[in-house]
Amino acid sequence: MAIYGDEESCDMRGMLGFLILFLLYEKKPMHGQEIADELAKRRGDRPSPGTIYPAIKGLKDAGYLHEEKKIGKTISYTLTPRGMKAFHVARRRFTKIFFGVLD
Amino acid sequence: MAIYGDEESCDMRGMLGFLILFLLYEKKPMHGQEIADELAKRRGDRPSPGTIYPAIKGLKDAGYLHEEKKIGKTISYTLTPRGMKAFHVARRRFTKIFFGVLD
DNA sequence: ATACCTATATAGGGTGTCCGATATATATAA
DNA sequence: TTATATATATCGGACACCCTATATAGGTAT
Repeated sequence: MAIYGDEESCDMRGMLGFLILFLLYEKKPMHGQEIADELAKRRGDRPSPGTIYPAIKGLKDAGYLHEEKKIGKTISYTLTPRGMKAFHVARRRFTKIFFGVLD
Repeated sequence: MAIYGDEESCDMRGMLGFLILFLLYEKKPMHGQEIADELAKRRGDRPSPGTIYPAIKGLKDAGYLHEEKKIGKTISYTLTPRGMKAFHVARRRFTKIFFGVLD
């Protein structure tokens, strides 16, 4: 059971999309690699392209992300109003569940 | 993609064991149904027996839980020193990842 | 033009969490 | 005893997140 190893007690699966919404909520325009950078700082390990881009695509297909501008192959994303609302709902739920957990 | 439905933006899968550690860290002796009660209050829906008991067993097998006392079929659990340490490690990681997310 | 680096993209599948269904056991009540 | 309610337990599998490997394309330099 990987979750209960010596190093980690939870794998936090299912939080990637939520984290991306949060990052875009905080720092408006970000592209894929910037998101990966920020996740690397927070999680300790950097998500691979095969992790980050499908996650972005999922959020985009849900109508939560707007492609802002393209410079070369770089694509910047911002939250749509729908994405903003989805994040607020998710954050309220997250806060209720994990109230009191943080140091 | 179930995660990005209208109601929820993340399923928070992979957090159940971590939450149980947290609940036992806060309120020392709890048995299965008390844990289910508390999770019901936080998550909104009550975990079924098929969810909660395998999760407890996983933590028990990892050496994180100590069976305190049995009254009838009721079993109360507390964190072992090892479980305490595992929770501290997990909470530090959790806090780093989700810093700034809560309302 | 060629080489190289970076950013984006998809497929395919491993992996493990979580849940429904089901079973067992204890305590209490009628 | 019989019935009922509660607590614990296991199994079997659906589900889908995430990763490895691979591919494509734009920018830049030589």
